[in-house]
Formats: sequence, C-alpha cells, structure tokens
Amino acid sequence: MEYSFRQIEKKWQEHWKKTNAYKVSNDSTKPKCYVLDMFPYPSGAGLHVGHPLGYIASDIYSRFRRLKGFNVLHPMGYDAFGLPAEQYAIEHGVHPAVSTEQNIATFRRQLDNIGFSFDWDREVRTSDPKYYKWTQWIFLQLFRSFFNRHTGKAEPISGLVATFEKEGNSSHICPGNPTLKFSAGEWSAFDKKRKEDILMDYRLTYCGFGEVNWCEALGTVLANDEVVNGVSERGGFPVVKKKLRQWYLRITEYADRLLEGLEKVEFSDSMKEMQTNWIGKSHGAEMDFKVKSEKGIVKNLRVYTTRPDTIFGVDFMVIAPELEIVEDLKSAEHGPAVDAYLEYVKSRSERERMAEKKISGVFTGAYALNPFSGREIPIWTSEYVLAGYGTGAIMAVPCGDERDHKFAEHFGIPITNIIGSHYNGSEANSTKDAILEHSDFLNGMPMRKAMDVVVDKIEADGTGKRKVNYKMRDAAFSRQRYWGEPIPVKWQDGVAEPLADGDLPLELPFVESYRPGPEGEGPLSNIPEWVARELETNTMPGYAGSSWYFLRYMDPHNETAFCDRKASDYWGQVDLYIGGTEHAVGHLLYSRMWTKVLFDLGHIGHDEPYRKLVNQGMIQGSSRFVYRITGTNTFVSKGLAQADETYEGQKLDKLHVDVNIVDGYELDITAFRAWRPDYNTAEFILEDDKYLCGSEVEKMSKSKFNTVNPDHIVDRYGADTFRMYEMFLGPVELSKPWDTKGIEGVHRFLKKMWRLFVDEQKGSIVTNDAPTPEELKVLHRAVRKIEEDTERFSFNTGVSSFMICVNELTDLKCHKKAILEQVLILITPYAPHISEELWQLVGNSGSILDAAFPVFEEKYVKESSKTYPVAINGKTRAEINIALDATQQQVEEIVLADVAIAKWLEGKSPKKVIYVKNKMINLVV
RNA sequence: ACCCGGGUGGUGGAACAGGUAGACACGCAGGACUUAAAAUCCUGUUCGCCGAAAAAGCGAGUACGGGUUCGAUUCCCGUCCCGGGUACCA
Repeated sequence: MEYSFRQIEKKWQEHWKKTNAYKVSNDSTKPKCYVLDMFPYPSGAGLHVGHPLGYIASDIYSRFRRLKGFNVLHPMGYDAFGLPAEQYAIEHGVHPAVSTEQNIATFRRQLDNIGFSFDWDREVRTSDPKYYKWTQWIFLQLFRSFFNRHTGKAEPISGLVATFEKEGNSSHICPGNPTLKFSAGEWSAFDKKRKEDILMDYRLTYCGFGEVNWCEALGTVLANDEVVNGVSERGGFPVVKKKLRQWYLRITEYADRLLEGLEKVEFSDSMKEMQTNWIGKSHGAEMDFKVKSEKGIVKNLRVYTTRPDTIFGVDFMVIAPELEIVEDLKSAEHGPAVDAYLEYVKSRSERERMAEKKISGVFTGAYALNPFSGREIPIWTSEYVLAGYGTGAIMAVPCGDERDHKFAEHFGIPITNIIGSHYNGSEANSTKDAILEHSDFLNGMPMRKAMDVVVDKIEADGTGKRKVNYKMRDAAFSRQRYWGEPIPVKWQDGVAEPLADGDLPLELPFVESYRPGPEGEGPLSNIPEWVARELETNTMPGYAGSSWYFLRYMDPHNETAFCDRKASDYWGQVDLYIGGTEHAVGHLLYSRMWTKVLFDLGHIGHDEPYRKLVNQGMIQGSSRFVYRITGTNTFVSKGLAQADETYEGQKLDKLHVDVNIVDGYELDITAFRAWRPDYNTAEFILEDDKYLCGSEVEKMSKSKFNTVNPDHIVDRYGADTFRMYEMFLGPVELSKPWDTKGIEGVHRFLKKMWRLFVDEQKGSIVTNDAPTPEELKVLHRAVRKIEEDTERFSFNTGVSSFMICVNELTDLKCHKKAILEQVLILITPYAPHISEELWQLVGNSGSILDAAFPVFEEKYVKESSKTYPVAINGKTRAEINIALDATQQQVEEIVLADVAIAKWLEGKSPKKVIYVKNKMINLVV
C-alpha cells in the first residue's frame, strides 16, 4: 500500500463537500475566530503559485484554531470589478461580466484543488447586484453624513441642517471651504442649489473637481501606471492633465481617528509607520508674505511651513507650477521662460516629478517680502513643489533642508546660514537643536523655542497662524469607467439627488461599447436612457467593494441589511487578516475609514475592522531568457553571449521564454521549437551540448512567461506536498522567487511519515503498544514547537519540526498508535488529506477536523543537564556537560578543572566567569 | 526623490529577549540494496590553512565600513545592492 496522493486527496475533498465539513454557523457556544484573506482579483491569467501563499497560511491557522475548539469563520470571495476586465472587453469584445464569470470559475477550480477549508456558502462577489446594492447603500450613508468635529464622529447631515437653521455655520467650520461663514438668516435665504452646494462641502462623499491623466488619442482617462514617461503605455500617445468632475471620499476628516486607531490594532510597526507617514500629520504655520511683482495683482503669497523658526533663513520661495497665481507673478522678462517651463511640467506625472533627481525650475521675476526684515526674496516655480500639499507654496531654507539646498546650489542662490557651526557649507542640516544666528530678534534663541515665538508674533500681527496639516488627501471616489458600481445619484438642475434606499441596487446597464463618452466621461454617458434618467455616469473605484466585504461574509445572504447587527456583534473584528504590503495605505485605510463611519452611525459595534494583520511576502517569478541573433532565427546559449548582449559582433534580442519548458537553466529545445510556430525552425548555438538560459527575478505575470500554475504542482506531488512546500520556502512575510527545486524533499517527508503507519507489503503496521519515555519526549517536543510556531505564523519552521519529529520516530522504529495519532492531529492543518486518510486507517470513525489538539506536557521533555559551550574571550574552546541547577561557583570549579580550558588559560586565572544558565559560559582573560 | 522592507554556505532558509552561526531541506559527492532502474537507506558537504587520509587543530566568516559589549546575524552610525508603495493596477 503506497501513498497514492491523487486518490486520497480526491476522496477526502469529495467527502468534505458531501458532509459540509466547512460550513460555519453564526450560532455557536464556542468562542469565535475570524480568519480572513485579502480579496483576490480574479485575473484572466488564473491563479499562480504566488496567490495561495497567504491562503495556505490562513487555512493552516483556521484549521489549527478549529482543533483548539474555536468556531472559525474562514471565507473567500472575489473583488470582481476592475480595469483589466474592461480593457479585455475593449480589446476582445467580451462583456466583463462574462470574462469575470469565467475567471472566477477557473479560480474556484484551482482553489478547490488545494484543499482549503473555505465555507463557500458565504462566497461574495463585488460585481453581483445583490452585493453592490449594499456598497451603494453605504455610499448613501456616507453621502448623508458629515464629520462633526466636536463629537469626533460621523453624524446625519439632517442634524447639521437643523443647526444651520438655528445658528448658521458658526460652530461648524466647512471642511470643503474653510472661509465660508453664514448666519441662520442667510441660510434660510439661500436657494436650494446654494444650500446643496454648501452641504456638499460637508458630506463624507462629495463631488468636486480633480485632475486626471487624459489621453486624447485613446479618448480615455489613464491610471498612473498606464502612463510611462508622459505618454500612454499602450500606443505611446501624449497624456495631459485634465480637470474633471469627480467624487471624493472625505477621508481627511478621519485622519486623527485613523492615527489613534493604530494604537488598538496589531499591525507590524512598519505597517503602522507607513500609514502614519501617509497620513502625514504635521504641526506648523501658515504664513502670508507680501508680494512685489510687475503686474501687482498678487498681494500675498501664503506658504505652509513646519519650521517657522527658520524664517530668517529663507533665501527663496517656490510655488507649485500649476498654481494659477504663477500667471500673475511672472514678469515680462521671465514670462517666456516660465511659460516654457509650465508646458514641460504639464506633461509630467506626479510620480515622475517626485522621483526626479534632476533639479529644474524658473524664476518668476517676482519677490516676496520677509514679514520681519522686509528682505526681498525671489519667487521661483519648480516641479518639486506639489500643488496638493499645504498651500502649494514653500519658503525655502537651504541651510536646513536638503532639497532646498540642492536647488540653491544648482541655481547659484546665495545661502544664509542661521545655524552657525551646524551648517558646514556643503550639506543642509535639518537640526532643531541649533542656536539661531543672523535671525534678528531670534538671535541666540534655541530653534525649538523660536518656533512658538515666531508663530505667536505672526498670529498677533495677523500675518499667519498655527496650522495642523495632513499629507493625506481626500480619496478620489469616481472612475470614468464601465466595470464598477454605479453611483446611486441623479443630477437635477445641477444638484446631486441621492436615490432612495428602496431604489437600490442601481444596476449596471448593458452597453454595446466600453468606449468612454465625450470629454472623458464614463462609458455610461453613451447610453441615452441612462442620461435621460439624469443618472451619474461615473462609477465607483476598485476599492469600494473591498472596503466592507469582511462584514458581508458574516451575513452574506441578508436581503434587508448589509449585515445583521447580531451577526456583526457575534463575529466582531477579523482576528487574523493576511495579505500583502502593497495594500498598506490604500485598501487598509479605506476599509478602516468605512468601518469607523458604520460604527459612528450605529450600524456595527466595533470601529477597527482588523485586530491583527500579517503581511505575506510576494512570490516573484524567476524569468528565463533566450538570446536570438537579431534578424535571424538562431539562438545563442547564455554563456556565449557577451555582457553587452552581442555575439561575435552581432546584436542579440533578449526574449522571455516560458519557464515551464526550461529545466533549471537548460532549455528543452524540442519543447521550445513546438512552443510557437515561428520557432519551429529555430537553430541553436550550444555550450557543452546545452542551451542555457539567462534569468532575472521579476513580478510573476503572464506577459513575462514566468507564471507557474499550482495545478501542475498539485497534479505531480499532491495538494498536501504543495501546501507544505509553499510554507517550507521561508517566512510568509518574506518575498522570494518561486523555485520548485526542493519540493522533492517535502514530498519525501510525507512518504516517510506514511511509512510510519503503512508497509508496502503488510499494510498497516500500527501497534497498540505503550509508548516509551523517549517516544513521548519526541512527541511532546513536537507538540510544543508546532503549537508555538503555528501561533506565531512561523510555518516554515513548523514544517521543519514535523520533519525532525518524523525522522526521530523513524529512527526509534515507533509505530505506536498512541504516538502517531497525536502526530496526525498536529499535522492536519498543514496536510489535511493525508492526515484524514491515516486517521481513518488507525481506526477512527469521525473526521480529524474536530479532533482535540494535543496538550503539551512539560514532564516528558524535562532535561537535567546541558552541554554548555565554554568560550574564552568570546571564542568557543570547549563543550562541558553541566547540571542545569549548578550554581555559579560550581560552574567555575568544573570549568577551571577542564583540561582543554586549562590549556587555553596558560596558567592565568580568568578575570571574570560569565555564566548564563541554559545558554553558555564565557571566561574573560 | 521620499516612505517601508530585505541582503546568512552552491540553493531555500534556521538561530523566537545580545549567548555554540548554518537547524530542516535541496543540490552535489561517495556507498548499500538491485540484472538494471525507480524507490529507499547510510556517510560526507561554509571557506581557507595543516595533513597521503582520517582524526584532531588553527584562522576567517552572516552585503560593505565603523561603533557599543565579556560576547553582535541580532543593537547604533554610515555606504552599496534588491524588492514593495508613492494616491485611477489590484
């Protein structure tokens, strides 16, 4: 009887399905545990070996908690709206709903292959109207709410209207228009449109205008990563900025709550740091500088600075090129240069601007006046200042800021040193600890103190004020696309009217063409009846559906609520959330905000969605390349190609080759010729009779031919081997390129475990003999280690521990049921199929899924002595076995009596003997 | 450019609170079983030096350069390289 994994795995997968083994109830006396994977986008390429890494980890943890007596919710679903399906539709004419359905079917079949414990009755799809009905409903909840800064939470906007009627907006600063002020009387006198416009500036989802990447040639708006070097990735057409009406999520109002919430959750420090930096809260001041310009139109220039103390070190000002006042500031002399520069900046994406190392900018010809000294400061414009942050204008202090310093050096702007010896003349120093010099009334004052002194002074004379600033901006919440949730709003006389809850879902209509409408509007604007109904033509972005899906899993079929309060109270927070760091500041912040809003409005009972977050690393692809002599069909082996990609003076084309027809680095020439018709007649120049490929680590993607389909691995080695191998590769948090070499070892291990139970000829060899102390020690060491490792998500060392355990039991020739049965329970989260099969084989009737996890007992593993490394000055020179309860004095005596140690001491006596119990001994000579 | 990770044998990785660097595997080399192969098992495997070999020993060694410490893969400072994110990919 050999280990026939194909048959075993099929058998148990069918059995689990038949018995509803993974069905989860909302009604249980057991403690709950909610384990969640980040939503996959069902891409057309299907599942590759990188996807399941996190799913296997969460599946192991789920099964482990179930064995520990928890009611475990472990669902799966699909983030099914998105750009790729729409792009595919444009190119192939297949409706996104159809291709998405197919992709999901593929994903599901592939997932089923791996033996996950998902409760598929709870599957959700964001593109299903039954689901997005509630995405739209939450959108309307946001629309009908504002953030009350006094209570610090979302409240119905109807309450705000009541306040306006009584007292105007004096107690509620308008977040969308901070200078807006009106009385109760004025409010009543406003017409409907005016009132609605004002309310829009308070709502948590609101309409405004924003810049998009507009590509005239493609007639569409492009995502940032579809723009490369200022042109479209597809076709290479010019891309410019265009202002369009957009919906936004007023997430900035939640900035402080999102920061505070981080203290209550278990995310890695780096994750918290990324979110904190993204929110970017800073304390500083807004300051007005009087302006001297030729045209004389601009009176003041307002800057935001976090360092008001450096006011006397300001040597120039920089304003963002897109600020309209640039037009009014430029002088006749500098006008042409400014215009040319603005033209250049227009073609630059924000990312390119930030990543640019080359310094660029132009002087506008205007000056700002230092409010204290009256000194004239030249005003420049440069792409390194972005319009969206602060006021879009900065006061540049070269001696204290690296970027400003480089700019000043590049353009030869004289640098004022206000920090004395802290500035070395060649590098900025951003210290806050210097004593100020060349700073008028601040001279001799420590910088930290000067900050307050300056702000007090400008607040007193009205030229500025303290200001808290956030780097985070409100999130754009509309897309000029088809394949997304329709926004449930009608436009009547320029006023956005929300649909009634009863009219939801607002279903996505069928379209003939996925082409965008005129002037970059979404494809929905091409549908006459949609436009006739005055419906919004933008759709929601990809992150809408994923901002709340974890709630829907709790109560997926509810038709009267997004999630019953009883269900969300029972399941509460996600106890373990596994996903990649690429979602650090997008999805994670949005879903945290939505959760807070739903909490504030009383729909759920917790305001942080995820209690603990574990980041899984990315499985990268290891690409392979062949080298073709340009213009021929002859391929040169890697080792023969020159470093500059030439061969005997001829140029070579470096081409991706399917990794599945390469063994290590050696190309399967027959398979290569069969791969594509144009390679049928390929010729090869070999080295050592082999064709060797080049390699590079890249993101796993279909276009790079480096994807590996888990189906192939499962077919060859089985799901249990695949699961354990993915874990064995290394820590889940780490990224690593996929490589199948090594999988044999894991497969061998499972066969070795199998042989503890079964002999090929004799069948079962399990006995009912009583275990020896040695066997119990092996078992309990494994229990302790595996429980610890699983608990702290160290699955790779967990797999090693199983190997050690099985190796030792094999050495002991242990075939005892009392031991082996316990090992099976330990391993069932990792390898559920084989353990279920052997569980049955040793004579159990029920499923191993609900067995009780073994309880570790110290008494079986207790040792009385330890072999200590004995070092002299930190170098290990001997090993001595000493009782664990030995005292310092006993240890010293034993060590000094040792021959090897005596040799090294050369008769000297040690200055000090360091003895760390159960660790080591070190002699200092 | 900025923010966050990572860098340990030929390879994946281990070392959990600063305490024997290289667990467990892969690969490779040698051997056993076999007509042969597969499967399985056994031995060795960081590098260098010493040595016919084995044993034993010595020295170096965790990207690089410094520092703290009796002791650093682990903590601190600086540098290089690779990956993720930077707001419309998901």
